[in-house]
Amino acid sequence: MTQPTAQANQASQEALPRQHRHYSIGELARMFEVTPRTIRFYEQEGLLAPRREGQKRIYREKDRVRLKLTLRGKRLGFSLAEIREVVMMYDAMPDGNARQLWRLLEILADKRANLERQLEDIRLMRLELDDVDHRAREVLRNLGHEA
Amino acid sequence: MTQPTAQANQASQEALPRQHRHYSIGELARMFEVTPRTIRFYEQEGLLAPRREGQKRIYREKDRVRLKLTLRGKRLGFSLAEIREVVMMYDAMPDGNARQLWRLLEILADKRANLERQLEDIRLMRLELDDVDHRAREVLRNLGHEA
DNA sequence: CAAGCACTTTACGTTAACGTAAACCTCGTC
DNA sequence: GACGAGGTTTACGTTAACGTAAAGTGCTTG
Repeated sequence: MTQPTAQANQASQEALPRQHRHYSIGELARMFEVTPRTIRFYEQEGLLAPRREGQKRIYREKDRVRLKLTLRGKRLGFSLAEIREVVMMYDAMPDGNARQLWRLLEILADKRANLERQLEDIRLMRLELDDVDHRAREVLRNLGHEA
Repeated sequence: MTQPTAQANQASQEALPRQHRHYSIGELARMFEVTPRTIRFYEQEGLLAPRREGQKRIYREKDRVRLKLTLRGKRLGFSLAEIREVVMMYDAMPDGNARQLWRLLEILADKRANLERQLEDIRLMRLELDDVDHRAREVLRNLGHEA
């Protein structure tokens, strides 16, 4: 009764252009292979801020993108606090004062430096893996000849 | 008295070829900017196994390399358990049976896949950072013109 | 209307990776 | 012989990032 918006759009989700779609927490969870708990946790940590329709959380396209970015950050080893730092400042940008913006640039440079080091680490790690791989195959070959 | 090896090499550390040097826990800690506690913890987790000279831990070149690899793995977001998995199998390689070796190859492929995904993640993350950076500078420029 | 989903809140539990503190040895040196 | 710098063990504390369980709400479907 108090939510007149809930009556019009029922099963028409598929037809809507992606920009205007919205998602339930379960949908998002399945999309990204995380649990609803995780998504709620990210909200609690200030990384997401979905609308409500009554009790239920309604996620819009923007929220989906944020979640995607968050998970990508996680895969790269960033903490939720670090991710939030960037994400929130990004949102505060339009009306941000100069100090905040400079601070943001600082943080960005920092993250970038981090990424560059990771690239180097990956390069080196690859070499190590190749090496171990070669040795292992070698040993396997010899085992074959002995038997 | 019980350690006759301790008498010969006192201050001659610098002159020794790197292969034969050995390190105290404090030295290693400073080299890699971690605490001794961290190094002891890694030992306890089976990632390091230094010699003892009486009570004290003596780290050889091999240990130093292991620590380096461990920390690199950590920077890439691997857990100590994952790192141990590779490191220990690497050591067990020479006399490893075929099953173990195949398992090792499996793990290596897994890690490599992980690295490849990280590369893609880094590429995307860089683009995002560039974007935010550009916007921030834009806003700053406009602030300058207003004031 | 009972049953079954999908969602909600609240709250306590868990794991990894160390930090921190206390209490002790052991050496070179002042 | 006191002492400071480094090392040792033991053990409890902490933080991040969720997991898990309990109990309730709201819809729709047989």
